[in-house]
Amino acid sequence: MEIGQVIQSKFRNSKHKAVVNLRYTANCLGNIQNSYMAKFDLSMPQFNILRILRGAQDVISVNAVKSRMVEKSPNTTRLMDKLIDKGLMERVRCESDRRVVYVSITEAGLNALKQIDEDDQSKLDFAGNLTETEAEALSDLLDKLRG
Amino acid sequence: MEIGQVIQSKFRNSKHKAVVNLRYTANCLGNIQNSYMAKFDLSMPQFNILRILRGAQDVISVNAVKSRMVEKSPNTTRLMDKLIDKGLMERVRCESDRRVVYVSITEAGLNALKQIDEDDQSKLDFAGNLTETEAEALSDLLDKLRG
DNA sequence: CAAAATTAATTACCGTGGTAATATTTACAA
DNA sequence: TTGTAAATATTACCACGGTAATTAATTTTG
Repeated sequence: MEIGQVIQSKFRNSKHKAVVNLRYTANCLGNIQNSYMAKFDLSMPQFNILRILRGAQDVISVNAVKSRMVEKSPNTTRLMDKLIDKGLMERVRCESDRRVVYVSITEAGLNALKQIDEDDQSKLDFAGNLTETEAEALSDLLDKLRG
Repeated sequence: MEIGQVIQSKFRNSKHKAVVNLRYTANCLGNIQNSYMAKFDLSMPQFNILRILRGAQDVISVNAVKSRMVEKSPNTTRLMDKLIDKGLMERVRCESDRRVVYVSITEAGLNALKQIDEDDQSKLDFAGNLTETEAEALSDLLDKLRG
């Protein structure tokens, strides 16, 4: 459905329309992703953290995880709290620099990821109606928008 | 900055990249908008509700407001609670259908909007680095993405 | 070397958003 | 008509996200 119909409004200009459309579409994607992840008892940001940890191959500082995330807020700590409660990751104090906390994924965490790997993840990067070329064009426009 | 640099990662394909980029960009825009609105002691969704109410010219049901918003959740009620606390809008029970609650903007609400009108709103639909044509193309891609 | 600035992580307090359940009222239908 | 379904708004409970303040440790610098 075209965005103007969705919110039953008109727009001042194409930029205004694009900005509203952007937020609406991001919201839709977020909802699709979260509802998909729900059956694994994970939220999307939690899943992201686990993937980052697996990708790191080794222990990694909280800061390093944060730098790979879309949101750079203290949320990372809180999300990790929940993952640790679930036994999917763990913290280790760094001895050489005692400000730093290292984190790593546990066996249970790897298993959880494996389970998702084996599932159909097409909903996670759902942009199904775009071709690869269009997806590339979209990314370029977004990069340019942010400046 | 290009999205791959922002989150220091590579992507499986262009679709994956576009989806991550989309959420990241929407997030950036939201932050810009909220920080702009902060000086008026309003959040962006609160501001949206006030604009919808002003645009309605008359009392309007909560449902009608909801249908013009990006998020269709019970949040509308909660946002309205806050606006009413601030004296910017009010509720009136509909007498013909007692399930319905009408809402309308107050004088104070109109004044608040007027104050914002007179300010430089360029941050609100910040997509400054896009041309109108590009903004149009972006909207089209987003519409197609959602299907 | 000691005080100040910086860095890493966390916490507190605020905000929004989502699903599900609820109360109330109305419409429908056997 | 009467019981059931549907619609409207709200509430409860959960989640994430942001800014600012805090704690602890390290680095810088005067």
